[in-house]
Amino acid sequence: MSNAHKLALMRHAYTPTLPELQAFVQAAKTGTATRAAAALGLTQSAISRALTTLEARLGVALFHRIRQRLVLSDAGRALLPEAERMLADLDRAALTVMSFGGHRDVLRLAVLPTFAALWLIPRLSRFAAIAPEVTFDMTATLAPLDFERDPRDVAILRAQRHLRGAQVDILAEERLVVVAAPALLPKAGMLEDVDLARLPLLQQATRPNLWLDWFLNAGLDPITILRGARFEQFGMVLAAARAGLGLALVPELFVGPDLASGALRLASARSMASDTPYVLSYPQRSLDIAAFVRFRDWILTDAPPPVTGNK
Amino acid sequence: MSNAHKLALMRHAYTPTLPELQAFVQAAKTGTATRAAAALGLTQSAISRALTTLEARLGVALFHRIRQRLVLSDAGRALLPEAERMLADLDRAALTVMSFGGHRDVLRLAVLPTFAALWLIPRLSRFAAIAPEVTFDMTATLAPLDFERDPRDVAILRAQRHLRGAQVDILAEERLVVVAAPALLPKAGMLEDVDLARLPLLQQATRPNLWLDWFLNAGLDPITILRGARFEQFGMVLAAARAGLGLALVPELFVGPDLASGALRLASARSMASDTPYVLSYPQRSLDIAAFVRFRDWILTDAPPPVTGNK
DNA sequence: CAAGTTTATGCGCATTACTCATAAACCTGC
DNA sequence: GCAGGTTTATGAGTAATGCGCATAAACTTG
Repeated sequence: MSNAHKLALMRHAYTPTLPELQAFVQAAKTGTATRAAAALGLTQSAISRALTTLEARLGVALFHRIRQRLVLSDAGRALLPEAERMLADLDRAALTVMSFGGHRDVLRLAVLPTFAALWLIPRLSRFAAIAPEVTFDMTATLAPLDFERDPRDVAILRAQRHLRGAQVDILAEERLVVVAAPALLPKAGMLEDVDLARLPLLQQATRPNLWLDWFLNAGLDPITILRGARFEQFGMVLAAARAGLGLALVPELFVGPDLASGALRLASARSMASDTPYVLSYPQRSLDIAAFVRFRDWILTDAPPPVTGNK
Repeated sequence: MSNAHKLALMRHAYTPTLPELQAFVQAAKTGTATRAAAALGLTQSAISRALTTLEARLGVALFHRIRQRLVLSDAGRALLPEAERMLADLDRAALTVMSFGGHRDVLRLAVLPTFAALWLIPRLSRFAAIAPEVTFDMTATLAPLDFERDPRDVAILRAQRHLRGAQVDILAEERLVVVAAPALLPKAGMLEDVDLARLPLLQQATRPNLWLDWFLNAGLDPITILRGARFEQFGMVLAAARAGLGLALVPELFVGPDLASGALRLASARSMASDTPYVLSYPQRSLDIAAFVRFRDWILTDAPPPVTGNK
C-alpha cells in the first residue's frame, strides 16, 4: 500500500462528512437535535447519530448534553464558524459552477453595481451578437480585486491607472452632470448654480464630496450643499431623481437611457470631471482566455460612447 | 412538507459530496482518473463514477475528455481552486478540533514564533500548575489578527498600543542586548562598540535595522555594520550565536535560558530600547471565556520578569 | 402526577460508494 | 499495420453509510 493510499485512508477516517457537518451546524444553531432534524428534513435519530459519529471520528465532544439541550463545547465553538463557512462556500461554489451550464465560455467579472446596471449590461447584447458562445458570471464590487486570491477574470471599477498585480485599461473618464425630473425644472433653459442650490440635492453615500466639489466656488455653506436624502448607489439616486425628489449629480455614463426617454433632463449646462477613471483591470492569466481577449477588445474599441442630451 | 424541508432536499440534490470533490480535485491535478485513483486509494472506476455523478448533479461538464485525458473546462477551472480550498479548510478544521481532545478549555493563541518558543512556552508550566484544565492551540503570527474574521482568542506580538478592533495590554517593553558564545569573547569584561564591530554581526531578516540603530553614533560605515549571516527568526539567530558564528543583537526577553546555562554571555554593558512593545491583543468576545480571563490575569501579573546576566 | 418533550440506541432498510470485470478507444514501439 | 499497453465508461454486484421506525430513559411543564 503506497504512502498516498495510507494517507488517504487516514484522512478518510478523520474527515467529517457533509451530512455530519450539516447536522452539527443545525444542532449548534438550534440547540436541539429535534429542531435540527426539522430544518434538514431528517429524523431526530439521524441527527443524533450524525453527531455521535462526528464526535467519534474527531475524538472530541462538540456538545455538552445539559438537561436535554445541546450546548456547544469549546471544540464545538471553534468548529462552528468554520463549518458554517465551509457549507456556505460549498453551496456558493456549486451554484456558481451550475450557472456555467449550457455555455462553453464563461467570463467572471466583478463590476461596480450601477456601472453594471446602467452602462455595461445594456450594451452586452452587442457583444453577445458577435460572441454568442460567451456568457458571464457577474458580481458586484466596490474595491479592486486581489487576483492572486480571487478566481475572477476581470474587474471593472473606478481606480487609479495602476493597480498592483493587474493590468489596467482605461474604459472612460468620469464626467458628472446634474439631472432632474422635468417637473422639477423650468420649461426652458438651464439653471445657474445659485438656482440649483435652492432645490433638494440628492446625496450619494459612497461619494459624499460630489456636491461639495460641484459648488466649490459658489460660496455656499456646506449645510446647504449637503442637505438631502442619502442613497448608497447611483442607481438609487437616479431612481429618486426620476421620482422628482431632487437634483442628482451623477456620472454622465449612467444617464443616457433616462435622458433619451425624457424621464430626466439636464439641469445645468456645465459638467464636472472626476480624477479617477473607469477602468478594466485583469491579471496576466486572463490573457490566456480567448473569451476574455475578445471581450476586452470589444469593450475597448467597439463599445460606443454614452449618449448625452435629449434627442 | 415544510419550506425548510423542501429547501434541504433541493440543496441535497445539487450539493457535491466530499468523495466527489476529492475525486474532482485529484483528477484535475493529475489529468487522469487512473492517477487520481492511485492518489486516493480507490479504483479508476470509482473516480470515473464520482466525476460522472458530480457533473450530473451540477448540470455542467467539468472536464473535456480529450484523447484519454481529462482536461478542465471553464467550469472546472472555476471550481478547482474553490474545491481545493474547501478540502484544505475541512482538513485543517478537523485537525484543529481534534487537538482539543482531552481538554475542557482551549485557548487559541497567535504568537510571535520566537517569543512563543523562548519566552511564553517555557513559562506555561507555571500557568498549567494553577489552571491544569486549560490547554492551548498556538499558532505563529507576524501580523495583527483581524478578530472579526479570525476565530482565535488572543494574539501576542509586537505592536502599537492601539489596534483596531482589539483591546491591547502591554506585556513587556523590548530591550535589546548583545550576546555571544563565551569562546568568542575575552575572558573578562565587556566590549566597547568599536570592539564589537570587529566581530561578525549576525543579522535578523525581519529586523534589518537593529545593528544600524545600535551603532547609530559609532561613526561606522553601513557595510561594516550589515555584513554577517542573515536569519529569519531570533531563534535561528540565537542558535547561530551559540554556535560561535558571531554576535547576536536580540531581545533581552529571549536570552534568559542561554545566559543562565552559560551557552551565551553578554558582550556589551549597554542595551537598547525598542519603540514597540510586546502586547497581548484580544477581542471583546474573549472576555466571555473564563479560561482566557485567567490566562490574561496570569500573564499580566504573575509571569515573572526575564532573567538577565550570569547567575 | 400525567402528559409532553427531549436524547440515545437496537434493528432493519434505502441509498451511496465502491470493486470487479470488461468493451471500446487511444497510444506507442516495432 | 499490428501487438501490447494504456486510458475511460459502464454493467453487475458488494460494502459502507445514512437514515427511519420504535422505544427506553430522562427531563419539562402545567
